[in-house]
Amino acid sequence: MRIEDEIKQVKFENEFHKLMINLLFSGKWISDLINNHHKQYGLTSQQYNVLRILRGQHPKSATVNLISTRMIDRMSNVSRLIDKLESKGYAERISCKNDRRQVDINITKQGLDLLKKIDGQQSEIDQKLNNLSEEEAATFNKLLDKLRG
Amino acid sequence: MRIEDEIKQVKFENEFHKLMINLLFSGKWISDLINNHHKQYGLTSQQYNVLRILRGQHPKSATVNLISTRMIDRMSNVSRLIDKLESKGYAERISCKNDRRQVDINITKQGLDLLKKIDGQQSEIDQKLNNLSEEEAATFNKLLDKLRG
DNA sequence: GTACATTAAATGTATATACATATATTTGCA
DNA sequence: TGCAAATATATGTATATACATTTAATGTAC
Repeated sequence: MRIEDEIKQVKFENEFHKLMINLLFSGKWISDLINNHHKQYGLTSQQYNVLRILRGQHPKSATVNLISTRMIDRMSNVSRLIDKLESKGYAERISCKNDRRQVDINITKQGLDLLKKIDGQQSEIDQKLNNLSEEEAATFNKLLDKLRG
Repeated sequence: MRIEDEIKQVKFENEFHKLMINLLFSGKWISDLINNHHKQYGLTSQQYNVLRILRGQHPKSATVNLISTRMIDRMSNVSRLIDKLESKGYAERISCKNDRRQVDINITKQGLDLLKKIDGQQSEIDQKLNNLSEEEAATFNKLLDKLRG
């Protein structure tokens, strides 16, 4: 669906301005999509993202710092995000011996199990992206990277 | 900069998965860009977006409903967004005679002046999009529209 | 005309987020 | 050694947002 129709705007100044709006809109579109998908598991997409990062490190542990450099949607409150994951039993903190400022964060068995369950049903979202060919997706990725400079 | 480097992820399952992440990341990137730009005027990008919609209607008035169908980042709290704009003197509410459930919302002179001032300095953001040619931007727009189906 | 569904907007409440600041620890250097 | 700067994480606070609910007005079927 054309962005013009999505937000009922007849025309844009130029392709660049349209791109700005279109990207904002589409970013929200995909973020809502993912959020709604993860909601059934009681996770926000931020929490899901951090769990994925933790699994990526597993069995090594991660620090708050490492997590924030790898988050898709970087934010200031990684501490409180970990609080949430910890209280749900998906992650645990162990204070680091080498550097007592740091905190080592690990994904738990429960966290790994949850991710495995979610992975199995990812197809719902993948299906939404099926409007594009693999080649188009590749072009798309190149344009996104180029845009950000 | 490649998305792989932005979030320090070595590889992705496929171009589609990479696209999902890349779009999320780039959506946040542009939204932060715009938010930071508008912050100097004391506006959030939501508030700016609504002001633009109001100006688009001017001198006719808009309703809460019309505004929400046109917002880039649709949200549930348009009422409270209008509260903000009203308290800053950029918009005003007049209860509608024909249908007393509705509220007619207008941009004020002050609101128009602010937008004019902001328009004059938009170039900062436009410059950020200069990495692409007009043709690439057009392709980009087509891909975004096609993606959402 | 009355009763019930629908629509438009506003509000209560819980949670999320941004931003500044605080606390604790380590590093580097006079 | 001792002390300021730098680093890692956590927290206080104001604001933003999502979601459910409320209030008020209108439309519709009987």
